[in-house]
Amino acid sequence: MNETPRPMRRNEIRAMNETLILQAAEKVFAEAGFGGATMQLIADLAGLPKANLHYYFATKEELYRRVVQNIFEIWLHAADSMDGAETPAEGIGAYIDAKMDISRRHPEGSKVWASEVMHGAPVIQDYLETTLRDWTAGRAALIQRWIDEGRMAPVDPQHLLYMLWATTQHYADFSHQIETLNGGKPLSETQWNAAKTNVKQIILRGIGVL
Amino acid sequence: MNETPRPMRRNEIRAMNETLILQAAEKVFAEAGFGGATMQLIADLAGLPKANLHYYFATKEELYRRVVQNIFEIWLHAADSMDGAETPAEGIGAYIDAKMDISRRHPEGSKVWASEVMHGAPVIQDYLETTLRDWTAGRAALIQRWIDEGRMAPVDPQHLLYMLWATTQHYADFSHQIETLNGGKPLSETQWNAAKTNVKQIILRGIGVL
DNA sequence: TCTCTTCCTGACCGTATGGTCAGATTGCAG
DNA sequence: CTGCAATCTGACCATACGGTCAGGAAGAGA
Repeated sequence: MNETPRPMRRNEIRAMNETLILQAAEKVFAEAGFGGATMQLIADLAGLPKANLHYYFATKEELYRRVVQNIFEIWLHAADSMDGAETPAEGIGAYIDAKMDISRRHPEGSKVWASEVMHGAPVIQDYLETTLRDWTAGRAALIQRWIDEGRMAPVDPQHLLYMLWATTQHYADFSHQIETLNGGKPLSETQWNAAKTNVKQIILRGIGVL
Repeated sequence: MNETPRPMRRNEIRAMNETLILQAAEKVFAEAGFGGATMQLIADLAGLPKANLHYYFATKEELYRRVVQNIFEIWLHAADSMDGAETPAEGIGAYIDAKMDISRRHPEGSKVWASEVMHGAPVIQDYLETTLRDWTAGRAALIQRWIDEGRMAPVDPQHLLYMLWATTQHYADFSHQIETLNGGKPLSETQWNAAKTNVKQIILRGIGVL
C-alpha cells in the first residue's frame, strides 16, 4: 500500500495537470462539441475536481482555445512533409501519408477542428485569415509551379488542396460511420494501409503522376 | 395595412409551422451543434413562442431527430443518380454532381449530419447499421462489377465511396473555411463549377475512366 | 524552522435552459 | 349557433451549468 513516494516539483505538477486537462478536454470537446461539453465531464475524465480546472484555465472558452491551438500546431508541422520533395508524386504522397497518420493517431483533434470550423470558427478565425491563408497560398503556388513545369496535370491547386484535406480528415471525422460500416470494428492495420494506398493511388493518378 | 385575410385550415397550420420549425432548427443545429442550440433560438428564428415548439415537438431530441432524418432522406434520393448509368464515368460523375449540388444548396443539413456522426451518431445509429449499410453494400457491389468487367481501375470500392462523400461534403461542412480562404466571399457560380469540374476530373481520371 | 507563494477543493451562487401547464383562442363538425 | 378538439402562449419550475471564493495543504526559499 505504498504511495508514490517522491514529492512533485512545482513545474512538474503544473505541466502534468495542464496536459491531463488538455487531453481530457480534447476528448470531451470532440465527443460532445463545445456546447455539449461540460467542465464537470472534463474534470472527471482528468481525475481532478472541477474547481481545479478553473485554477489552470480561467474559462471554458480559454480551455477550448488552447485545445484548438494545439491541434493547429500539429497540422502545420505535418505540412512540412510536402516541402523539399523532388517530385509532385513524392510531395503529395508524403503529405497524404502524414495527414492519414494524424487522422489515425489524433482523431479527436481533427473532430474538434472540424466542429470549430463548422460553427463559423468563432475562436480561430484570425488563424484562418493569417497563418492558414499564407500556408495555403504557398502550397498552391508550389503546385502551380509543378503544373507550369508540366510535371503534373493542370488542376486547380486550391481545389486539389481541399480534396487532400477532405479525404484524409474524413477518416478521423467520420471514424464512427466508417467503423459502423466496417461491422462495428475499427479499421485494422491492414485496412488503414489499404485506405492510405487507395487514397494515394486515386489522387496521384488523378493528377497524372502515376 | 391589411392583414392576411384568409383564415388557415388546420392542415395548413400544422404543415406550415412544422416546416417553419424544422427549417429554423436545421440552421441553429448546424451553427451551434446539438448542445449549443437552444429551443429559444430556434423559436426566435421561426418567429414562434418557445412553448409552441414544444406543442409540435415534445423534446429537443425529438426535433433534432426529425431534422437528421430529413437530411438522410435527401441524401438517399440523391444516390439514385448513380443507378441506371451506362458507364462508370456517367454514374460516378452524376453522383458527384448531385452531391456537390446538395452541398451547395443544403449546407446546413450536411453540417448537422457531420456533427451527428462525429458525436457517435447517438440518434441515427440504427440508420447507419441498416439503411446506410445496405445502400453502401449495393453501390460497392456495383463498383466491383465495373472493375471486374475491366471498365475502371481496380480500386477498393468502399474507400472510393468514402472519397466521394468526403470530397463533396467538404464543400458544405467546411464552407466557412473555404469562404475565408476565398477572401471572405462565398464561392461564385463560376467557382462552384470549377470545384465540381476539378473533383470530377481528378477522381474520374484517378479511377481510370477519363 | 519559519514564511511566502503556489496549489488545491468543497461549498456556494446566479443564470440559462428544457420542459410544463392552465387557460385563452380559434378552426371545425353537426 | 354550439360544443368540441386543436392550437396557442405567458408564466412558471426544477435542474444543470459555468464560474467564484474562502480557507486549507504543500512545495520553495531563507
